[in-house]
Amino acid sequence: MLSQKAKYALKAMIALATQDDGELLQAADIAERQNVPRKFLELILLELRKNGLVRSQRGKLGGYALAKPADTITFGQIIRIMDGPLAPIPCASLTGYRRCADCRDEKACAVRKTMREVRDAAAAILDGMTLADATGTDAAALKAAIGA
Amino acid sequence: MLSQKAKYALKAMIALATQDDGELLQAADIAERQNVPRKFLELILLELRKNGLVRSQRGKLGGYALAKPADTITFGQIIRIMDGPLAPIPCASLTGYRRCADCRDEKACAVRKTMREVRDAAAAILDGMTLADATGTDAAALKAAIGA
DNA sequence: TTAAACACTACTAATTTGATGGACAAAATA
DNA sequence: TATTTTGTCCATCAAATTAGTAGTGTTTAA
Repeated sequence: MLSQKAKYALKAMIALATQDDGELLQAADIAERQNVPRKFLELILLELRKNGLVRSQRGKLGGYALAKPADTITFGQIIRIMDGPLAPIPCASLTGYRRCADCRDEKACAVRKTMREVRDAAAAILDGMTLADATGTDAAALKAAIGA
Repeated sequence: MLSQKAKYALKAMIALATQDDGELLQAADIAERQNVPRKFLELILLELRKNGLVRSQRGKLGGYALAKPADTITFGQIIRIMDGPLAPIPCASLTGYRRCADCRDEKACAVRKTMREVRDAAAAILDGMTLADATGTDAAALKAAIGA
């Protein structure tokens, strides 16, 4: 299950991705637009900033913006920061592998094999989905819209 | 994340699937073989029985067996019983749909769309994976082994 | 100097998870 | 029939996680 936190993070990042290039968006604005508790959202944005996906400016007229182009930030990155590995079970994870305490023969474990398949399928979708895809404002779409 | 409970359930069902046709397997045996807490396992088997995947016999020489052929029981069925819907988020679930309280426009929600894709991919794998597949003892494999 | 914004720490209530323990009921067998 | 062995069911529980809230501090623009 995706946590509320990760869901809010995705929504916030999508909101930031709709902004013009360097434009800041304030936590309160995002909170209102996306219907998310403001203080909780601040915690989330802080964590995203510490992980290099968002930049912030303090003080009056401060706010948040994406730290990188929208087409270089994926749902997978955001979810891993908020919720940890995508795999349904640690022994099937690439980014957060951990052996099952109760496992007798990992090589032969059908549960692990299947969960690895699930992880791979989820990763393919989530690591392939960028904020630009989500907002429909990536370079290709823009070009097409302009007619170039 | 798959809960311990669901993982134990899958392991127990795989153990039952390796038994000859109507042969019973006792909770204590499964617990030892699969390295699972016995009392916890009993709770799990009870729930699987109530959901029609397992049958049980009480008293001396009692035990558990699959209630249906191994090639008609899937990982998806087992996981849904133990952990609920496969979708990462309720608004993307087929079997347990629930609207997000904070959602303004569900039709346009990129998070929901993507999570639906993830759900579909996971469901395709898990609903396609039977206990027979997991043990390699389905009819086709048996036939091939015999040379028929 | 003040108001408005992010930064950071601490706390908490509710829920879920992963069990454990014990009384009870059924079935086989001596 | 008495005993033993097994599943059934109910109650309880500790630890972890989730989803926040509150409040103080720090920075910046006006």
